[in-house]
Order: sequence, then C-alpha cells, then structure tokens
Amino acid sequence: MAATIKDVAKMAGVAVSTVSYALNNSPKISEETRKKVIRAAEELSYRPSGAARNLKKRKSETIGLFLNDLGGPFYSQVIEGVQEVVASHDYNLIVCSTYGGENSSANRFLREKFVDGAIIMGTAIPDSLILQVAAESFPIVVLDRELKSDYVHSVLITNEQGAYDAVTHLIKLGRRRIEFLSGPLAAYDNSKRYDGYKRALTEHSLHVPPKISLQGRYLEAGGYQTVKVMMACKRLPDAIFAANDEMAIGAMRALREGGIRVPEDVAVVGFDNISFGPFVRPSLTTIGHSKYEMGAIATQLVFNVQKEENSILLPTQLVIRQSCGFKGTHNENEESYIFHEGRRNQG
Amino acid sequence: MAATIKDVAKMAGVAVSTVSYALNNSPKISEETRKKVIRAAEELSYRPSGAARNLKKRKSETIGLFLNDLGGPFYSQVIEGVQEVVASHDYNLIVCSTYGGENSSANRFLREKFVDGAIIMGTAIPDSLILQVAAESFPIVVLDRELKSDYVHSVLITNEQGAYDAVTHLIKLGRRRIEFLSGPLAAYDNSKRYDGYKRALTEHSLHVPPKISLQGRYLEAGGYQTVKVMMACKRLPDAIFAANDEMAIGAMRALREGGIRVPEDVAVVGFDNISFGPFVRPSLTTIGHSKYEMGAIATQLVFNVQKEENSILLPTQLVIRQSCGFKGTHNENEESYIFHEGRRNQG
DNA sequence: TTGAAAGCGCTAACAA
DNA sequence: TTGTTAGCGCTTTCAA
Repeated sequence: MAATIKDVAKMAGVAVSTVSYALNNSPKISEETRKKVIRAAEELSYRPSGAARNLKKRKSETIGLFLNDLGGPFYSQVIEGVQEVVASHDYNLIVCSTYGGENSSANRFLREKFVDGAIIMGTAIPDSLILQVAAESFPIVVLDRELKSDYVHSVLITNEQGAYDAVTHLIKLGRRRIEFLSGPLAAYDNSKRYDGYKRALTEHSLHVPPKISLQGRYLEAGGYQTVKVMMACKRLPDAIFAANDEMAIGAMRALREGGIRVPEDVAVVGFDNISFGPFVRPSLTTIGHSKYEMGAIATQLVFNVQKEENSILLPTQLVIRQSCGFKGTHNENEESYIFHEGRRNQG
Repeated sequence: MAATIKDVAKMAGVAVSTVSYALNNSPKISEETRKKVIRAAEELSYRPSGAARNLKKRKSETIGLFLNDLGGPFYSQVIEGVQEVVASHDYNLIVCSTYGGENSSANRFLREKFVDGAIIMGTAIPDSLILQVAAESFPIVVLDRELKSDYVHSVLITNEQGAYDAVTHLIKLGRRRIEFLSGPLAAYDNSKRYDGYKRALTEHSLHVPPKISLQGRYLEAGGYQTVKVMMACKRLPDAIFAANDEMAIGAMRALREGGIRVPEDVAVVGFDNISFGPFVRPSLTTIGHSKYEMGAIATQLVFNVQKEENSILLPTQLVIRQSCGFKGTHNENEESYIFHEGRRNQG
C-alpha cells in the first residue's frame, strides 16, 4: 500500500496539516519540522495524490490540447507554441488524441474536468460538447474552426484569401483549367478554401467546374487515388489546387506515375506549408501560415478568460516553390526549418 | 457553481448512490429511475469530477507517454503504436513533454500518480525518479534506454549492431576515413552507436580516430555547424556516419554549401530512418527500426505488469538510399510512407 | 431496487 | 508554529 499523507504525519510525529504545509513550502513551518517531514516522506517514498489535491483545490493546473492526429506533419509547431505558453504560466500540458469517437480520451477529459482549459483542433469533438462544457471556469479555444459562444474563442486563418491567392497565382502563370482537390466536404477549412478557389476563378472570368470531382479526404493516399482515377477518366486540367499539402503531394505522385510532368503539364499548389514541402520533387508551392503562433495565441486566450467570444484571424502567405512552374527564389537552406531546434537527447 | 452528484440527486429526488449507479449503467437501477436521473443530469449540465472518481477508485485508467520533444520527426509513429494499444484496453493516453526539468509536467504527473503507468522516452527523466516511483501498481517502460529494476521494463533496439552495419556498408563501398558525427556523449543510444562504429572499423583494420571531433547534439543545426567547422579546419573524411538522421541531414547541408559532393566526395549515413529521409537530396541512407512496434510493445508491457525486469530487443535494418553512393533500388513510391494514413479532418 | 454513510487523500480555515 | 477538523465529489458496502 502506498504511503499517504497520514503515514508521513505519523512517522514524523506531526499532524497531517503540518505535513501538507511543510511539503508545499509554506513559510509557517519551522525549518526543523520541515526537515523532519521531508525525511519521513522520503523514508516512505511518499508520493502525494494529485487526484486528491485536484479534488480539494477544484483545479488541475493543466491545460488539454486535443488533436485529431498526434502524429501528423502539421501539428508539431502548433504543439510547441502551446507548450511554451502553458509552461510560462507554470501549468501542465497534456496532449491527447481525439481518436475514438464518443469514448475517446479527449471526450472523457473534457467532460470530467480533468483539465482547466482546452485547445481543440480538428473536428472530432462535436460543437455540442464544446458548447456544453465551456464556462468561465473552463475556457475553450478552437483552432481553425468557427464556433461562437461565451467562453469559446477561436483562432482562425485566412483560408478563403489564402486559397484565392493560390489560385490567382496559378491564373497569372497562365493556367486556365484549374481543378480543386478537395478535403472532406464537411470540413470548415476545406469549404473556405473552396470558396477562395471559386472567387479567384470567377473574378478572372474562368469557368468554375459545376461539382467537386476530386476528393482526397486530406490524405496523401486520397490525393493519389482520386487523381489516378481522374487521369484514367477525363481530360487533364492544367493545374490542381489541393486543399492541403498532403493531397497535393499525393496528386504529384499520381501524376508522375502517369508520366505527366509537374509543373510543365500540370501545376500543383497545396495549402498549409507542411515541413517537408520543400523536399518533395518538385518542391511544393503552397499557402503558409504560422502554426507556432496559432498555438501560442490560442493558449494566451485560454489563460485570458473572457466571457465575450473573441476570434483572432491570422494571415496566410503564398510560398512559391517549384510545383507551380514559377521559378521562385528557392532557398536551399530552407531545409533547416523543418527541424525542431529544441532539446533532443534521443536518437 | 458547477453541479455535483448531490445536486443531481436532489433534483431527481433520489440518493447520490442511485445517481452514481444510474450514470454508470449499473444493472441494479430500474429504467424509470435511470431516465429520471439522466434527465436531471442533463438539466443541470452535470459533469462528473474525474478527480473525485480517481481518488475514490485509486486509479486513473490513464497511461502517460513522456517524450523529450513532442514535435520531433521521430516520435509520431511511436505515439501511434502506444495510442492504439492503450485504446484497445479502453484506457486513456496522455502525451506529455519532459521539457522543463525538475518541475516539468512529466515529473509532476509521474510523482503525483496521475497516470497508472508510464512510457518514457528520452533522458530528461532521471533514473532516480523512475526507480523511485516504479511499483507493481505503477509499471514503467523505458524506450531505448537501459534501466533494470523491478517493474521497470525496457524496449531497446540493436543500436550497436545497426551502427556496425552502417559503417560496414560504407567500408564495403570503399570508404576508409569514416568520421563519427556524435550526439550527446551522455546519451545511451549515442554511445551504443559509437561502439558499433568502432567495432566495424576495428574489425576491418581501419584506424579509429582517437577522439570524437564532431558533436552535433542530435540536431540538424548541430550537424551543420560541426561539419562546417570541420571543413574549415581539417582534411575531409570520405564518409560520415551520423548518430542520427537529423545530424546527417545537417552535415549534408554543410557539405553542399562547401561545394563538396555527396556521395561522390563524402558519403553520409544516418540513423533512425526518419520520415523525410527519402526526400532530402541526395536521399539519406540510414539505419531503420520500427517505431510503431516500439510503442505498441512498450504499451503491452505496461499492461502486462510483471515484477521481473523484462527487456525486449528490436532489430534494425540498413536502408540504402543515395547518400552513400550505392545506387539502391530507390522506390519512388516510398514517399507515401511518410504520411500517416489515419483519420484527418483538419487542414 | 434504492438509500445511508463511510471514506478515498488531500487543503485550508480555525483553534490552540 | 502546529494541530484539529470539515469537506472537496465521488464509489461502494451494507442495510433496508
């Protein structure tokens, strides 16, 4: 049986409150007593119960970051931004996958008040749950998702404008038949990006395809497959605007396998500027946004609880590389950016 | 004030125990009562307190995965392996950075029994803490780290043999002056990899440099810097064996900037087979190991508590690409492996 | 099938 | 400076 505060008190010959004060560095306790308590605690390998402390204090000093996919190439910089700000408040951060639907850890943690605030990225947590649990004592920030309510803030990026910029760039390079390689139709960012795509075509008096024929579920394999099918069935476009980089890279793989040259025959532009975009061949032109900032700002909002809904809009930038045919000033050293420069001690 | 179980009981006109049973789907409760309770709970937006439940049950049904660096290109597959097995036991997973030394979240969670078991990768958690907290009720598995004790298991990879294979490969290709680009000297895996390097040289009667002159801290920038310095100071080797891929890629960047051709002038081999190794130019020859398995097996060990120390050794494989000069059968489609094929709904 | 009550391990108000 | 004690919100034993 693990030692509790009572055992420590008994061994040290003091009251439990004294142990609590001593171990929490309360100034009330004399040095002598504190030493005695610490010695007893060590002797018994005492480990305080976080659960009991949280219950008593009614807070956990922990922020939860809930992501669809812990491993994705997209998230690491967001996590870093969150981590840094959480640590600066001397809070803990737990990162948690939303994988698993109704009974996912994320849902449980959110419902059971394991954390004092949450940052949510991805669509696996339904709006209803967020609205239900958000409160003054439980602020929530959603990333790249529109959701307005008290104590729910959002950090958005200019999805529509970014897509508009991407497609306009293609048009300026002389492309006329530009296909939209779509992510999940229900996804917020996907639909915004589609809107930007349509606006660019419309403003340049180009034909907007009546329906979305390429759907890649935001996955590399999805982009690959749907473009494969397209190549078998119909006339090629002269450009593809993919709603994210993974699909763009999948599309390029399919095109290459089909003997289609990128960018000569078909130009490709993605969205997100994921870290290895510079390394695919040809390197990927894309729309970038600052992921670190996104995480850091979101976390500031969590600590800065306000009733009024508050949404912050971050800009996107066109990042020109080789997949769209314009020979941008490709910086060979860009490579170094893909690495996280933090402490690492593990191979 | 958030509603508690008492409030629900009052509103439903039943005892708190009844509420508890009803909400936890105990078969004792009549359907009628259960409905009444559920209605009251909804009415009050009742959210059970995980802290109270954990305190009472003396467990959290949560496993902690503690990593140096949540964002690194190395970890995502490990996380996936862990996630899957944890979920299959209907447990929760929290991933947590060890960043922050003494007061890091990781240390706190470990000490305060927030989790029922832990998987630790990286050196930021000292042996002493691990040994202190490991117990039957708190199994710990360390990844790629040798630590023997009751209730501490380890999952290792054949670091020494892998390094030996890498260097032997270089020797077979005719390289004779092979430098070791080292990670932190104190790192376990680094020293094993160094041992393998030395053994390969010795067995082939090649000169082993008397001291390690290249130290890159396992970082891309570290590899870059130290190789830059080397190029300015001394005669070039004809090959570099880097203790991890990041440093290898940094080394290649430095070499390229110095007008040195890879692999013609200097061959480079890394270690770990990180996901974008196929995409750097030239693509990186490296030593691979299965990171998903590592995570999955570690998690099995956590659930499979045993007193006896138990260590599992996973093999490594030479992955031949272009940076070492041997034209392996480079599979263009390898590209697709770098993507996680799970659910993603977020751009 | 339901209720009463003990108690998980801690913090903090209050008393001494 | 230290001790006594109530109670955080649950689960679960035992009684009804």
